[in-house]
Amino acid sequence: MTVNILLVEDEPAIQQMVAMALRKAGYDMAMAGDATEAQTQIAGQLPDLILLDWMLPGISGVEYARQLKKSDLTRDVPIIMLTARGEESDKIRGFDSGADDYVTKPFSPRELVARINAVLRRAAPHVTAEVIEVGGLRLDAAGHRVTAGDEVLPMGPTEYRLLHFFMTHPERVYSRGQLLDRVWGGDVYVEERTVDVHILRLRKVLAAHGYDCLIQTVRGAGYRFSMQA
Amino acid sequence: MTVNILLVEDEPAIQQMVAMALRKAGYDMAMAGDATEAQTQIAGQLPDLILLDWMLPGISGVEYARQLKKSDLTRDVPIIMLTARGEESDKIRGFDSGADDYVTKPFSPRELVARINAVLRRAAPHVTAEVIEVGGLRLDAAGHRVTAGDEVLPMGPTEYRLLHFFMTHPERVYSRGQLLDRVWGGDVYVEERTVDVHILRLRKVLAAHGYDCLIQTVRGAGYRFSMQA
DNA sequence: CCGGGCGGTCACATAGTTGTAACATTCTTG
DNA sequence: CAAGAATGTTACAACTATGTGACCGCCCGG
Repeated sequence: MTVNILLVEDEPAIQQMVAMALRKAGYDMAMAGDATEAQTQIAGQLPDLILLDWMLPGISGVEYARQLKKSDLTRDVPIIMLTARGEESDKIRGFDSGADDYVTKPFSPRELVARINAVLRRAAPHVTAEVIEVGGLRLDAAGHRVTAGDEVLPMGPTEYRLLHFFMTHPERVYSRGQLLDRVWGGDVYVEERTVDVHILRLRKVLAAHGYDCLIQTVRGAGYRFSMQA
Repeated sequence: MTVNILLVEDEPAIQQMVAMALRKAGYDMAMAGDATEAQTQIAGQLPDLILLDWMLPGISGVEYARQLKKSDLTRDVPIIMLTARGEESDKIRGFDSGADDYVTKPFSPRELVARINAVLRRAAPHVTAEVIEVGGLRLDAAGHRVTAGDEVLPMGPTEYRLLHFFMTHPERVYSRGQLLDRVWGGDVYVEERTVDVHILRLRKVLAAHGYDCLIQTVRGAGYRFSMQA
């Protein structure tokens, strides 16, 4: 699924607990202890969703959420605020900051996962969608299968993950390094040129069914999935 | 991104430390030890942001910030003041020097980077924006692509970087040397006339899509990106 | 144990890009 | 107007990034 969540939380105990729960739920987790660290993380990789503690050292969570919603880069990333048990005013201000939902501590992992999925479905449907379709090309996440019309496009697991990532992140250039991080996983070491080969294999499959220009080379930068020629 | 930062700081140790940290973060750094040197630097190249020490020999940082905000040339350049611990930020804000943000020493490089990015997004959005549009000409930084209407303007990496720089720094003349510094990078040696060739190539692409006069020659000075014919 | 699919790497082919020099043109200045 | 300087334009050869086919080792089911 490759959903990438950035958790911004200063208390290590909570950070660990939440991270573990969400990793178990199948999310990729990145961590930050304050807004500054969060910015560094975001610079490295744009998350699909941000969990933001209400109270943070330095810039407060609310303040930071507002900043995030102002920036072009992060405007569309859904934010869930983690608030301490308490006042309506907190909640209201949380929404005012542009957060998409709030979860009150203490919360159960299950509740959090449910909220995350709900927000993702609502605010970033393409990331969690069961089937993604682009110009007649259908990727069925549940069935782990790609079809065009009624024909099945045969491809290996890696090509499938690559295509899935591209279809959930279109119109954007990714370097070989970024693709390795997000499709292969951040902890493996493989040659960057390996990406080329899998791009080639994926292109061959797509081209065999009439999809020629979906995966575009951006010389000196990386690759891009785009519907516009 | 080619963000250019001018650091005005009289203490060499701090100057070096900050410069190194910010260079590593990908910024182009220029240095000055006092307001006079800063003016010389600015005359040579207008920075995208100024880091200004609160205490400076000669004209104080606050005083200098006020001057900068009065001048037409530098009015729009965001300023971050570097203040020592103990100087209450409220006090400094009371001086109303026109600074866009304040960072208290000692600060971590990461914090500084985060503040810089925040200020740039807020005060100079065009420099960090994901998409920049000028009269129907769109440059999509995330997609690494330039379009006019629904047509894609094909260009090489260097032309793309050149155009990106121009679109983020319009209405201002840059000499060939400055363009080499900021688009090619300060550490390469290439003939200044090479700039001409890339300007030509970029002009050809733009002209093919109806954008004739965007890049203007300023004889004896350099080139300028401008929407006004 | 064997065979086939899969994934990673390498080596070579190819296409796109880049800097430079040489020549052409335009502008400025006396 | 003529000379010199600045800029526009073209062509090209080196270089770099990418495309592509082949190979090899691994894992897994038969």
